[in-house]
Parts: sequence; structure tokens; C-alpha cells
Amino acid sequence: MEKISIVFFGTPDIGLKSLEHFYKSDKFDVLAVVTQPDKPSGRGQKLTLSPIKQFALEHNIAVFQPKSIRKEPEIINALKELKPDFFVTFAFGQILSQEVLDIPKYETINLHVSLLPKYRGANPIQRAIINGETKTGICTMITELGLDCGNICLTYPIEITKNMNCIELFEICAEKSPALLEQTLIGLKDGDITPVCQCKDGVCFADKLKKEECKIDWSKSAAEIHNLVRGIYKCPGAYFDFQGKIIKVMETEPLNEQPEGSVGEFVRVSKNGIDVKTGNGILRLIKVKPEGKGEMFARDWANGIKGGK
RNA sequence: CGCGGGAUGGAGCAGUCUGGUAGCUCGUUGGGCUCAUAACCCAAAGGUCGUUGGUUCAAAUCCAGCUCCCGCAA
Repeated sequence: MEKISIVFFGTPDIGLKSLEHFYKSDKFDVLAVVTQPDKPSGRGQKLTLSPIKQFALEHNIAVFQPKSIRKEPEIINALKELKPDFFVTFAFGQILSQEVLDIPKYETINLHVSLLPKYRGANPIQRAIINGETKTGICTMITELGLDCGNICLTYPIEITKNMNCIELFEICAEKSPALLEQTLIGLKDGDITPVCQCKDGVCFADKLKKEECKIDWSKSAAEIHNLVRGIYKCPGAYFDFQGKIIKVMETEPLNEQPEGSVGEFVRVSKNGIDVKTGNGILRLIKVKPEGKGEMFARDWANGIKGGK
């Protein structure tokens, strides 16, 4: 069987397993990788390569790093020269142009980590958890010019369990993506897949996270805050202010009690954690991460506060 | 050279400015109380104060270098 040739468009590590799969598979040929330019990042402003670029460099795959691919004819021409069967985009971070979409012999396909048409856009995984969804999924689609609006090829459902956080969900998505992409490409090439239009009902968008959203509003219900905490776990993490310091909340458990006291007050400190009164119910803080410190159990943090007074 | 916080028994912290006996809240172990306990009382064990050098009669503390961890910003 002739190999299917692809160009992989991606940036963060959620797509790494898929790229690796294509690279190692004898059914596919990765002609090149397109990723975001290197950016200064991290403490000390060091120039950082995207995980996808690192992988490409380690395996001698050609890398293109357009600032904006629509406006760089040289890169577009180079991609045309490759004569790929497919373009595969997965968390690339740039909008393509029709000219780019038309380059591959078959299609340009995109993998999106939600069950479209829900959660189109930048942050589907985190938004799904924040909104308390119990199921989501991944799907492949024919890329069109609009935002995640193309016809659907294949989907794979994923259950969101009660305490799952966004990192865990990221990993599941990354894990399940390679097989779905492979099926999609082979199916499209053989004509076994007929992409279907996204139904018009239920369209919603997953906007980028704003900084204000990460600050915990104790007047919300314990369940809502719990969803926020796990939805933005570590990236960037939900927090509250305490004595002028930022305290990030890493792990929580909502409880149904309705205690006396005011909203946001620590009503109880026990071996299990710090119980905070919310607009509805108690939120038990299990693990926190104070500014400048490492992650710790909430009860340990509480120990230090008392001792320091 | 982007800005900033931190390293002290097993955990979380105070003590550093103003050098002079290793402290607090927990945990652990043993004992007591109790029908019983995660509660209470008593006792014990456990620390080269991140590392190297300097100043000093004397350094967790002052000075200089180094290592590691973390927050912001991007």
C-alpha cells in the first residue's frame, strides 16, 4: 500500500502523540511540520521551542514556523512543492486561508477536542469541565474557513468523571487522538467516510480564559467552584487572595453542609482540609499552592498560618 | 541580564532587621483518661538551620559566591 503523505500543523504537546504515531507508522509519511514561532517563555524569558518542533528536530522532519501562514507566500509555496495527500491540524493556533486549505490532494482535516458543535474555539477541554459537563469527546472534521464549523468525519466520546481535572482530560484526548486521525485519513482516502454537516442546534463557543475568571468567587456554589478548580487545574489554576498573597487551589471537594458564617470564611480546619463557606454549600480545600511555595495539603498550610501568628 | 517569593527535625511555619541556650502548630512513638474516638492530658524521640567561603570570641542571623524550588509576566 502506498503511504499517505501528510503535513502536521500543531503547537502544544496535546498533539505530540499524534505526530509521533504518524511518524512511526508505516502507513504514513510525515513530510513536514508547521508550528508557531519560538517565543520567549518561562522564568528568565528564555526562547522556547514548541513541543512539536522539538520532536520534529529530533527526528529530522522539516519545520516551518510562519508568524501568520496566510501572509507568507514562501512557506505556502514550499508546502505546495511537497504535494501532500492531507494536511492535519491539531491545536495549531493559527487560522488557515482557503489557499492553504486547497493545497493537499485530498483534504485538510482538523482534530477538535469536543463534541462539535459544542465548544467551538480555543478552550474546549477546560470550558467543558468548568460548565460541569459529564461527557465530551474528540472529533475530526474537514477544515473550513470558519471557526471549527466544517463537516464532521468521526467522533469518539469521552466521559468526564466527577473529579477529573483538565490535565487528565488533556491526556485522555491526546491518547485517543492518533487512532481517530488514522481512521479518518484512511477512510477519507478510500471514500468510506462521508463527512456530515454539524447540526445547527447546540452550537456554543469555548472562549479563551480571562484572568478574572481564575479568581475564586466564594459566592458561587461549592459545585461551581469545584468545577472551576479542576477545569483550570495548573493552567493557570484557580486562586484566591490571602493576606496579600495568591493562594492557588489545586484540589477540592464540595460538601452539602450549610454552615453558619459568612461567605469565603474558613468555617473548619480538620485533618481532611480547610472547609470554606460558599454561596451554596461548603468547599473543602484539600491541596493548595501558596505564592512562592510548592503544592501542599491545605491542613499543612493552615498549620503554618497559626504558627506564624 | 524581565519582576518577585522561598530553602530551619517527617509536614507547614516563626526566629534573620538588632549575632549570644533551636521555637510554634501538627505528625510520629510511648503512656494516661474514656464505653469509645479522629477529642483531651502527660512524656519522648527526631535538626550538619540548602551549599561553599569570609567577618567575628561567637553566625540560622552579617558579607560574597553557588545550587535547587516556586509565583507573576510572556
